Amino acid sequence: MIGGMGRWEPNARGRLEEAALELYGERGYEQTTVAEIARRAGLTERTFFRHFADKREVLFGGGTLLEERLTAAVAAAPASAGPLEAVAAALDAVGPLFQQRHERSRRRQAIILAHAELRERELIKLATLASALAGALRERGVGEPAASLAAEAGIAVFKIAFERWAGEPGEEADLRQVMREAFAELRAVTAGAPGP
Amino acid sequence: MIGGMGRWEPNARGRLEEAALELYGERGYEQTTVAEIARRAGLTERTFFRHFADKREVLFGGGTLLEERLTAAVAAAPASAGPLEAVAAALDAVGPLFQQRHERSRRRQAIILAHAELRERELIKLATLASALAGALRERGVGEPAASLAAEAGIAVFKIAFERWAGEPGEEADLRQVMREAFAELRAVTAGAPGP
DNA sequence: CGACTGATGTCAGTTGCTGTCATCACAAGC
DNA sequence: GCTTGTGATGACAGCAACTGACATCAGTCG
Repeated sequence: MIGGMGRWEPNARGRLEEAALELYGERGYEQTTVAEIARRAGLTERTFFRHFADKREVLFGGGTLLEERLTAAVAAAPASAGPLEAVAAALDAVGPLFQQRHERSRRRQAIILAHAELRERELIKLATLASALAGALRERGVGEPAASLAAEAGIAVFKIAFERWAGEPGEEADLRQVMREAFAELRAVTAGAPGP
Repeated sequence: MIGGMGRWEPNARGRLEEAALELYGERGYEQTTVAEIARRAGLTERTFFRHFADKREVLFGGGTLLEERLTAAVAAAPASAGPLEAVAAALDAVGPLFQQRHERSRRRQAIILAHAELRERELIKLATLASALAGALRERGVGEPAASLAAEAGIAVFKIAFERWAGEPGEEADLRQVMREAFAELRAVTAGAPGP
């Protein structure tokens, strides 16, 4: 239709993602209809739902790649590393994934923060990552509930660090550096006088 | 007042909550329609949406009470307590809220865990609690990102401890005790050195 | 060339959710 | 006792998200 080659332009999924990001940014998430996204991508509403389970999922496509890299990094951490150290190493390994696309990450994060529905989806994605991290830790011999706690704490660090990083303008901020500082802060906070 | 059989039976909201909990348990969340919930409660679909923003919210009514008690407990913690200690005291203070209704908590949690849509709502409620906790900590003079980290870590402890507690049969398990153990585990995990 | 496969289009239908107006019990004032 | 609110509810129309079923067409393989 548009180009002139085959019946189907390539990369339908990518076009849908791009169209959605644009429209969500221009008119807002709720004011954008799935039919409009599909139309801008040169497709139909039905096809949108063949590529994405629902209207939100179009913003959360790269989840599996992230999960794979995180768990792989946990598995690759030195045997001497403790649970939280392994998680920190995993987050460190994944930092460049976002650093490369700082601007797109910012656009996406701004849209997500503006709508409760999208924040819900973001949170369940993070919870899924935490669950995967906990599984990877258990593979290393970490018991429960230590594995889940280390994973959840690590994801909390990531969440807070990412929000700070994505909120900063410019390209200078280093996500990995922000995450390292957050980890240090977490250790300081939890080091308080416990005393059972 | 109550005796006077008027046009409207009292406690419409409560009847809707009860009907929803029953139907979600009997036929599953997705297989239950809002019209059915309303019909069992002796009301109409339109009235359901006057009491609850959406189909999920009917399971998450008591959120404000929980938030109030948590923030109040943080504010009431002794000045000598560190951030995480204040959060731990707050969770300790709300333990009885669930302990009293162990059976209902179990039913509810089983339904929520079975459906991704409901877990999403659960997670955003927890995130809201974390945000409120962080605010209460800032009121105590805790800076950022320490306040957010302590709050998120505390909520992670609550989440994991609650899952364990709600998964246990019988009435014997003590939620507060489970939470205290989880806090101890968190401190051990974040202490840095790999355990024995 | 012809069958097969996979991505897309078309259409109808269900359901969550909202706006709008009518209805009815109850209470307050005349 | 009658009138006049007031607030909760019912009745109805409508939009948009999502799904199932079937048709269509490009490229591939025999």
